[in-house]
Amino acid sequence: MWLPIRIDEQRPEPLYHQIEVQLRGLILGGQLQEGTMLPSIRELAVGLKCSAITIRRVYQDLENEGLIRTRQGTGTFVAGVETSVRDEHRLERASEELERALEAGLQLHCTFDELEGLFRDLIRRKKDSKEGSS
Amino acid sequence: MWLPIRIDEQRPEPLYHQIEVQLRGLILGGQLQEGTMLPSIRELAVGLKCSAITIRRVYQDLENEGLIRTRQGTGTFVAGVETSVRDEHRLERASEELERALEAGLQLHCTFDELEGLFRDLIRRKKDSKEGSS
DNA sequence: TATAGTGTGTATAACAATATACACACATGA
DNA sequence: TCATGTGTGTATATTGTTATACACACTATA
Repeated sequence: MWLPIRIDEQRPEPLYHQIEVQLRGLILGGQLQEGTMLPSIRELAVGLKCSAITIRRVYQDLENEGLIRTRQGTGTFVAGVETSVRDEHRLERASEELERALEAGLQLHCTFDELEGLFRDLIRRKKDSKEGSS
Repeated sequence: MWLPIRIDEQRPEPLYHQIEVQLRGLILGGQLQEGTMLPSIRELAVGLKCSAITIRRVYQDLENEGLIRTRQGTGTFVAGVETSVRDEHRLERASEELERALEAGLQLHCTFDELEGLFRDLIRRKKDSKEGSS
């Protein structure tokens, strides 16, 4: 099993948090359905080039949130999530990220129009590259 | 001397980095002119409710980047920066932040249009609150 | 029951943040 | 001119967090 998770060593944010955010997104975004068996902590650790302990922490945290269930000796599985919870999470998280970027831009003395233009350009470029690759 | 820097204890990102990013932005953004004396490490530490050592690290890192100059027993001062460097930094950093947010949104299965709409709404709301407070 | 897969617990190293004590520069006044 | 007080940056030791390696326990299956 492979998961579309990417970590950035350059970011000062701790590894476990980067992984948590993305895995949480995959579950709440609906890409991983209830009952799906996740990769073993070792397997994912190799894939992400980090230690198994770090993955263990991620799984433990997400289990405490009720998003996954882990059974010793067997594996780790995606738990069931209410649809309403999923939708709410999706928009809320996206807004949070955008707002953070907006704040950063304003602090850099960019104008509202500059930022809106920059964002539109980024989206256009991303759209094109996506179509080109598919 | 007061600096418009705010730190967020909730973020997993280390304190010194949050402060560095913002202070670097103030210098490269042109809000702090060459020769300006920055607050003492103690003063800024009190203002940001963190330790003086953390501020020391920030000043030290920025000095290694050549953005500030520190003289023992005297204080810490803003160094000169080329205008071209400033402008480049400004747009580059803003784009980086926006792209990060865009990536996060896409990973949450938002559509391009959804994200563009969300961002426009955020900007409108921000504009309104800014006008209201000024 | 042997074995190979899984998650779990303990000990260790590196890093972040802090408190505390120290060294230097400069203004002030004898 | 020199002592000294108050500001500045600097160095060391301590605590908590993050990431790791290694040994252990549980589960499934041949």
